Amino acid sequence: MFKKVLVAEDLDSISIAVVQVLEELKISVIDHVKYCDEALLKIKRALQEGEPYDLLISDLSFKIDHRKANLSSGEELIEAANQVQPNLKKIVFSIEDKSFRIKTLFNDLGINAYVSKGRNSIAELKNAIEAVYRNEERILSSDLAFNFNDKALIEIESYDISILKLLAQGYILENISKEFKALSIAPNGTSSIEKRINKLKIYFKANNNVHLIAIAKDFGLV
Amino acid sequence: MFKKVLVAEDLDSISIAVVQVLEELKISVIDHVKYCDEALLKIKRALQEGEPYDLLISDLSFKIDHRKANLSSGEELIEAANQVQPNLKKIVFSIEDKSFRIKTLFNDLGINAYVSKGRNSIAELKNAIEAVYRNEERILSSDLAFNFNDKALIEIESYDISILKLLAQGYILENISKEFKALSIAPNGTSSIEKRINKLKIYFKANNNVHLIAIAKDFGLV
DNA sequence: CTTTTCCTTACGGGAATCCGTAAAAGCATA
DNA sequence: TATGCTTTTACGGATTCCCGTAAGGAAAAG
Repeated sequence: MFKKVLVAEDLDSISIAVVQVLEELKISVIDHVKYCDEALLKIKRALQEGEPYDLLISDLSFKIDHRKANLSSGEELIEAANQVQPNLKKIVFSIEDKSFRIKTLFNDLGINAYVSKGRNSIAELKNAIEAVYRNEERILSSDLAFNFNDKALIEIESYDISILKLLAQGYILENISKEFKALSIAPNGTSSIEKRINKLKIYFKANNNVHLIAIAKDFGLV
Repeated sequence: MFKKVLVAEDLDSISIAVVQVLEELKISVIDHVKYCDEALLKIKRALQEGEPYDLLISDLSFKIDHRKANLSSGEELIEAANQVQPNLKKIVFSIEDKSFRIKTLFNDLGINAYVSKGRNSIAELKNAIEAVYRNEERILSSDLAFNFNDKALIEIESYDISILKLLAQGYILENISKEFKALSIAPNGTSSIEKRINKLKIYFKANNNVHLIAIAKDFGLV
């Protein structure tokens, strides 16, 4: 079994249970941090000292408080961790259950398992840890189990997200066009952007832009 | 100290820690349920048997799964509990930190304490339980501590929420007007609704309806 | 070098919004 | 009943969205 594991989780009420699981698995070194920055620091230090972590278990969202933070989300933490220690195994343990967001965790950030916090998640987490240790890939807790090849959600790419983000900030079409030109994002004609928004509306069955943004917010796309 | 406490919390990773706190406080009967309906059932049964609960500790949001649920949120559970056992003490333990929503919990649902899940929430929860036992009122975990008399958010009332909800569902002004007439919510002229939306836009500094809904979503108003 | 195809952009008409003004209705006071 | 105040509703013009059609341009195929 893994020897050295790092847990990044801000809610104390949850981390207690996670640490318990790790203890049950007889893991000798269990470290726990409540901030992403702290996590990265520990990973770096362990690496320097020649005793790197075998596994990182991280949440996605961290509460903001008085401390200023460089890394403010699990995604950012994992991205940074990949830079310094590419071979680190990574399990994400979060409440998020939107397939779009979870897919990008596997595809872009190369996580090994995703466990969604739920009514039976402690057992799921335990299974996931053991499966990752056996070098299984793309482990998903059973309450999710969506199809990775479902291309419907993959097609929503960063370009669409950019549009949705600007819409959500109150930009009108013309200003989105200007902004895209300034950032040299193409296509950037008002008409093209309009068409893309239209596709999103069809895809999400939205009546209008207001409805679309409401749905996008629900899906956690923005 | 309390003798009989009911915990309504769906996430197993959290309920473990909550139950631990209760054990530390030497509470003799600790019951834990993962569904709101189950909670109400237990409250009713305990009442019938002449051994009612002293305290309910409940989350606000519960995950939806295969089981069909009558009560789907902590708010609904508390409202129902108030019907059958008005003297029950109530502590809400949730991640929610928007003052608007928390205020209504105290004002409309008469909860005794609100503890926000955070980096030090287990200690806060313990304090809150003890304070409620000492009959203190309106207990708020220290990381919140906003002003109850701040009237800014109080002014956003259910009428505004209704408008925002319908907007978020893609309704156009005319249809909101019709819907309000059908539900006999007044005022219901398109013009009045328009004006109210305008006030909301000014208040939230939103450029347009799309922006407004994005902000409303962020604030958890819809 | 053409043809085809796909992508981007332009244009236009109708619908919904945005925003100011004004009329109508409700309500209290005198 | 008359008067003033507030709230609600109505109206109109400007802007923006919505949606279909079509022109322009680049890349791929023949």
